[in-house]
Amino acid sequence: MPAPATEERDRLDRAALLDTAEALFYAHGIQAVGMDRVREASGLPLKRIYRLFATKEDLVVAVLRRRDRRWRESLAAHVERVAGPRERVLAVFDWLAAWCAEPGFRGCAWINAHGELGAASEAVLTEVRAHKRAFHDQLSGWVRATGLPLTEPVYLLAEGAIVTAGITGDPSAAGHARKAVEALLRGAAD
Amino acid sequence: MPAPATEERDRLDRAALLDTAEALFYAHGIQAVGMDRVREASGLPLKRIYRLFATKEDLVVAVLRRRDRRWRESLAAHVERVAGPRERVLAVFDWLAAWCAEPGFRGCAWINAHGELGAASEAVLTEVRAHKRAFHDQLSGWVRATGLPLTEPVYLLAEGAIVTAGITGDPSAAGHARKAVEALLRGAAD
DNA sequence: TAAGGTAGAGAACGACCGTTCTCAACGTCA
DNA sequence: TGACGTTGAGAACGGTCGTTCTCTACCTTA
Repeated sequence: MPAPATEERDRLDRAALLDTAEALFYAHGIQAVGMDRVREASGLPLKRIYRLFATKEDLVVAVLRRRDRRWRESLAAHVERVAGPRERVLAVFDWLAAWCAEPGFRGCAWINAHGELGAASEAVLTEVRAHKRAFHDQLSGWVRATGLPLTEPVYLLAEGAIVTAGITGDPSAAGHARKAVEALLRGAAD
Repeated sequence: MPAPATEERDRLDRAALLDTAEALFYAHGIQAVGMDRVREASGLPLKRIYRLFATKEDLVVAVLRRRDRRWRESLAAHVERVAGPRERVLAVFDWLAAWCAEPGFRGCAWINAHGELGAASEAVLTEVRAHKRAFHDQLSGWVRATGLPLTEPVYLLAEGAIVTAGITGDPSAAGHARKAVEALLRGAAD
């Protein structure tokens, strides 16, 4: 049965390609990484790459989409391991702090992609907005569980921490955001 | 006296060039705008452009630096027209809301530049960090005048509002941030 | 008026981009 | 075994980039 074997190989190669491309795009920027560099790093022939993704833009979108799924799943897994609505909201910022402190952290991949291609690529812009909306809605669920109308402030503090950590390289922004959220939870609770 | 006349013309051309380049870079992205497009839009010969700025990177840095000065001067002029420390902090967010609602608004020029060139250009990265630090310090002055230790939360809310408005295109983020700052001012005041 | 330095207009250059094409090697089925 | 469809390796293509060079025209100064 050659057809299933081919499909399986496609699936594996696609995953390996996404791994390679994601690492390169995140570390150096999307426009700075040519398809030849992706080919070299992945070990896949250019022809095969273009059979798996018709254009570079398609590859970029696929990278962002898979990263979105993984990123939010990882966040949710961390948060939902915690008991108590307020503790969960605070756990978001613990997870963000750990993420920002990872070696090789270079800011939010979607904010960076927006800066690079938001004006040039409709597909990338759509993907970035979809990620931000999904993160907003995810966060909104946890905040609403506290019974306090704090979705927007908490979301803006998270975004501020992410962008600030990305630019300054200092991961303490997430800690500051966490303290601010504590204050808001306290202040709105009276 | 031909020397002074030349210097004056250089000064004027430099200013016109910065105007043109800033508008193009902001609207379309830096990498998407070639030097030939800058030449065409400015009406200046390529030779003259390269005599005023040795490289494109120099031009980009000069654009960011002048924009930083203007941006923060405009903000300060608005804020310091207001009386009362807390009102001043809130006025920051009124100014941000107006800025985000301007036609052609496409997010924070420095965040965008960081996404495009932060990994590739040390000079651009330095300029972006300098702007963010300067804005942070400016804000810090106004917040400290309230006597409340709220610099970091207020700064993170501002950054979150700017980046969110830039990505979603919805300027209401600044209004949400303003409400959050009001709550923090109230909560920390007891 | 004659000579010389400077500036403008745009062609040219080398590098690199995303993408496609060539061509030889190979595995597969009649 | 022999023909064929598919693949891999990488050369090639058209385009664009940042930057430099050419060459003509002019303006200045003696």
